[in-house]
Amino acid sequence: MSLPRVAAVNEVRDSCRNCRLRELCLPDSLSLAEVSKLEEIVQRRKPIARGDYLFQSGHPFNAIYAVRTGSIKTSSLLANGDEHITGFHFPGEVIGLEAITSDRHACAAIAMETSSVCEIPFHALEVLGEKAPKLQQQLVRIMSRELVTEQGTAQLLTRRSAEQRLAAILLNFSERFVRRGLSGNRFRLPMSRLDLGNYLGLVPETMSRTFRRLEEQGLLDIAGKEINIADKSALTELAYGTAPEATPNACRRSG
Amino acid sequence: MSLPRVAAVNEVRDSCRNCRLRELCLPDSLSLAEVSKLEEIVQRRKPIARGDYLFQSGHPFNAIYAVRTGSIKTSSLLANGDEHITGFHFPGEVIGLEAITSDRHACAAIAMETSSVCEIPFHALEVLGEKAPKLQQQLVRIMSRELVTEQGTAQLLTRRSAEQRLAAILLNFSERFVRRGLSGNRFRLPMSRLDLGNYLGLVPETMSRTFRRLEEQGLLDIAGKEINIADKSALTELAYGTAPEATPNACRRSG
DNA sequence: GTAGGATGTTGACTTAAGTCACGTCTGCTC
DNA sequence: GAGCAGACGTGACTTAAGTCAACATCCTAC
Repeated sequence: MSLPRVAAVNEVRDSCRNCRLRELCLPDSLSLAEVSKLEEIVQRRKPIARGDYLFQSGHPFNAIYAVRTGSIKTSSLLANGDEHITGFHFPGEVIGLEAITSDRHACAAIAMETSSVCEIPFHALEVLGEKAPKLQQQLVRIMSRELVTEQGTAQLLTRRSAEQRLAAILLNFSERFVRRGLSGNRFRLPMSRLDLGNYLGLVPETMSRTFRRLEEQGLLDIAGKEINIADKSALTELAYGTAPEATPNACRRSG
Repeated sequence: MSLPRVAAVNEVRDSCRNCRLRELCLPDSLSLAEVSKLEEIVQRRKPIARGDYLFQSGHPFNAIYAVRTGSIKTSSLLANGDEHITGFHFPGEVIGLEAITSDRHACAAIAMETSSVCEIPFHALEVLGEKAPKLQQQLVRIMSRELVTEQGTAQLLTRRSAEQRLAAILLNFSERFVRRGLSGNRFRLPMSRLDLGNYLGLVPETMSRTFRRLEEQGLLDIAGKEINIADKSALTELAYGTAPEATPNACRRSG
């Protein structure tokens, strides 16, 4: 099933210090010394093929992961057997933090395309944190950011129409692509409509119709998974009500 | 507007060391020395009257809070002017963590009844954490727990009927009351139906009808805000599908 | 103890999204 | 490059929850 490709040599050699994603997963400036201590424990794993698990729900928790390339979805199994996708994760984002509290992964992480990650063994990180408190503090900040993201997700799902949910998630992806220096207007969705619908609480038929309606309104151009945001301010207006340039996510920035 | 009552003397004298809630906000066993260091920075605030703000959205972030008595709701203002309630918080639970990342509160915290909190100045906590890494590690664990809770909330709101949402939140409250040593079957909801509906993404009319339907089905007895869970296993079955004693929240415990 | 607002309830009607059924497209595998 | 499975799209119909409007009840302040 898995057919890991060989990573480009320079990709493997990349260190945290000169990682292009550094400002995403380590936004505050740690000292060089602190970053290189972190580097010593970080492991670069072989790329994961599309559909493969990075970890599974219920498995023991050993490490957190920073996405380097590709994209990862996390999903959890509901008691009735349904799967629920809890998030999509792009380069520079950290996954596995929800497992710290119980020592077991609460969700499964699955690659949506060939992806690579940095593995950060958690025990080693804690030991390191005892000597380098800034590192531990940085972890707390990253977790706080995740908390804000999750609250944003909950809001996305509360009393919003299908059009609003889709508009909001596309703008959210757009923002995250911009943060990585990519185009915020033209991008490729790495997930199926089924997965996106699952995340948004919408059935695939509704997803299809909603995409079409947004296209008919001239807000998007759609060609399969390629999305072009044709009218960003109208899309924002649709997603968040009355305030086009107000906070894209009421809980995401407020100051 | 606010009319703070004088706290009972022994309530004020309570320290973290012998706090009845200790195992809730500090579940791992820190050493006595560590707990007493924490005690030195914790401040006990005057009780907050019903409807008063503990902090407001957009205000500078200075401290996190542990609820001691009463109950607190957190809410954020959406761009379109609507208010969205992001959570309900009971004694032993910690609030304000989402503000660490941005140095501003992303939500407002409002007392639902006369409540008291421990205020933990965050800067002092970080400084202390540099000397007592266990404390910092405990904070990370608490935040991880919050992350799991938030993911549970998102699941609650995704593709579940009004009956399932209400059943699930009542069971969730029940669990949290049990953790505090209270009855899990008979309790008083501190929030209005309007607030509960806001949190669940349901309109007050639907809340009212849904409560009635659950009562008609013999799952609950309702007298205003007093709730009696009459048939817990049927309620669980309703909330989570097929598995009465399986995981009450797919993402909350999985091992 | 009463007035008045907030909170909660009920019924009739509307509507957005789900369901079912079917057809088409796309991208793998052999 | 044929064949197949999964993903995607469309239409007809159903239904759960929202909306609107009216009324009841509970608090709180005076």
